[in-house]
Amino acid sequence: MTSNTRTTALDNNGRLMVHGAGRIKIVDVASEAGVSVTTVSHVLSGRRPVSASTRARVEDVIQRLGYQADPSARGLRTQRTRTLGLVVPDITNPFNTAIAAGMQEIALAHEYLTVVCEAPMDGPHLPEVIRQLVARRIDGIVVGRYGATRQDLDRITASGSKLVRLGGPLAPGLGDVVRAAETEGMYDLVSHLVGRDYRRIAYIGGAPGVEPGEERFAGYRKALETAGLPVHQELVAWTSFTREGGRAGATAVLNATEPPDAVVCANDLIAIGALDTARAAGLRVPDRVAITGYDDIEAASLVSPALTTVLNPAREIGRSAAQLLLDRLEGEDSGPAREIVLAHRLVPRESA
Amino acid sequence: MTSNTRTTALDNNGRLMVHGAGRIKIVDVASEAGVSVTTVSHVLSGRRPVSASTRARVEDVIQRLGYQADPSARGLRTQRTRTLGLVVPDITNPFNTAIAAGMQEIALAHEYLTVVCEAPMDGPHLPEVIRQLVARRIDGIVVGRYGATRQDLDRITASGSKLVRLGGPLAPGLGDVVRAAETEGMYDLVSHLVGRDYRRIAYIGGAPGVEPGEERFAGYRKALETAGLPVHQELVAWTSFTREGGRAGATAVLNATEPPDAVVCANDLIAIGALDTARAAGLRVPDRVAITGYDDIEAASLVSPALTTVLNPAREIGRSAAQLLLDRLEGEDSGPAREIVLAHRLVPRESA
DNA sequence: CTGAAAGCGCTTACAG
DNA sequence: CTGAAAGCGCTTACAG
Repeated sequence: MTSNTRTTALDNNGRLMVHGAGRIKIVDVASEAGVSVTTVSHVLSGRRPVSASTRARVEDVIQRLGYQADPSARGLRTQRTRTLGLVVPDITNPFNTAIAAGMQEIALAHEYLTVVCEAPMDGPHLPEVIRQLVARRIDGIVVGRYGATRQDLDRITASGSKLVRLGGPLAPGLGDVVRAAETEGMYDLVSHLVGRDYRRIAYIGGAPGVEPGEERFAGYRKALETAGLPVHQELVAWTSFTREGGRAGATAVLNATEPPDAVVCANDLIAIGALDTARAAGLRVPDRVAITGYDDIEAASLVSPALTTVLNPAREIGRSAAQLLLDRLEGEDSGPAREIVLAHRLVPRESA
Repeated sequence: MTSNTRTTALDNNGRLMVHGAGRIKIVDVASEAGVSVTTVSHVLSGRRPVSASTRARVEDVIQRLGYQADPSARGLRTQRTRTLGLVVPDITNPFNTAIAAGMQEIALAHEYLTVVCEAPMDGPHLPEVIRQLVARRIDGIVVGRYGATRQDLDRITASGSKLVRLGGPLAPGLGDVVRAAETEGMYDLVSHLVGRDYRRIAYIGGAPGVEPGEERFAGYRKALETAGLPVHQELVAWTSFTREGGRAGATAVLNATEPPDAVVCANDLIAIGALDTARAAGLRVPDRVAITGYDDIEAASLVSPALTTVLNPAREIGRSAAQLLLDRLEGEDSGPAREIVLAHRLVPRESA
């Protein structure tokens, strides 16, 4: 006790913790406050009543000594790391970082850390990254929109980690789902065009059948249908989610027998490519032809004319995913799988 | 021993680890291989010679059971978390994510995790984030370009964590430094303009005196000096690092008594704003006036005309920072503070 | 070349 | 309302 007190006084004295050697431990707090480590622990966790006066004294000492529980020691005991993981195909993609930012916002408030891992689409990166996260005992994992196999996902849930997927079907044993209302977003965008008297509305998609593209196309069809407008086969082009794809797709639809007065693109990059084609053909946008994007990447507002597009609520997706994970982790784990669908928001600019 | 073997067999059998309960531990490996946990540990770490046959047997069992050491247990013992941290003002900024990607690339290869934390410039976020990372016992921390105070940095080194700063002076006790050759990059860019016979070269800076801006301006001056060209006061405008700033700055310099034939901008956003102004004034770029950016953000290649700019080697910065940290962590810690300077790369496009 | 055992810093039954 | 002690899963002196 005496020796302990002296040590503590020394730490407290000497500008706190030199070289990690004098790091304050729970036992230092306990002896300084004249209680057991059990009590200090319970003051920290609130899992057992502690008399007001004892609590106050302990909290004061914690403050004064700047005590912070060692996460490794705590983790070893609790089998929890207080860490959330996000796996995405491309860590530099702004959507993905916005998702990460949203997760972090929620996680940090609960004293959880967030790690974001990149697992490129090509090659077998995903299983390896998942293996690493599981080995690290990450408490909850968010898996981005992917070709994640059933096996990959099972690996996560089998390890005891909680799982949230960003898209895909809701199914038991596959964790919770958070996704954006893609179909509705595109429906709103096309309806916006219809409301502005555009009638021959073309569509340039990315690869057909791929998840976000498929849903966006459905929104396009539904909006035309609602407006009593036909889907002209020659006004629909399938290409890739790139600027190059947009150029090619726009060339195709703009050369239709009866050209369109608007071109709806499956994402902003395609729309920027379509803008190139329109400019090269001397077609003024939006006077001669309207062009719209989707996602609202930074460049959408920087090109000229600025793109009318739909905002992808990425940050909100991240927030929701983290909250779902924390609910399973902190609250009761039970309850059926849940799905959260987030609304998109139309961003009208100059191009349509 | 018998009971242990049975347990192991069960785990091995039952589709490995159900609910984290049957997680394989070092003792399972040891009993299955018929050696002590000491030996398994040494096979893992390589810190003690193990006979070839024993090693082979143990490695086989590790493989077969899919053993992964528990990071909390290991961390508690070694006082290391095998985690690197990156602190940046804005987690959605592509530079910062590129830095994170570079760090992760190196870190993952050494079985380190990387966490990136956002601490906005405004308000007292930085001390709080640093506190969290230190409390988490993060082994090495990279602090982005900031108004980090001496006290903030001391807090990191005092805790025993290794520190790398991205910019700022090299000084003992402040960790290692990684930075890009900003001055040289701008020098090359302006020399490129001189080589293309531009002679009245204007400069639009962000806030004067701020770190990256200051160095870029120095490169501009040096290049003009080398070419025997004067720095015209009326051709230099100070504004903010935004598109709006670029518009205002361009309006100022383009309305000079004797207008410039080229406008060098301190970053890409400013250049995109300058492009707006030139377009509005009916000035063709680059025929009537050349415009250049700096950083090579995604939008730089998406605007029209595409921006001539300088690539910021962000990913490489991340790699170097992680390597520096790992050197201190894995090798000997000693040695004086080091600085790594990374070359920029000129990216000629249409605008100059 | 190998093993038995201490101990890292916590949390949590168990006991009062 | 509080405390003594076991134990989480590793690594590493110490010993042979």
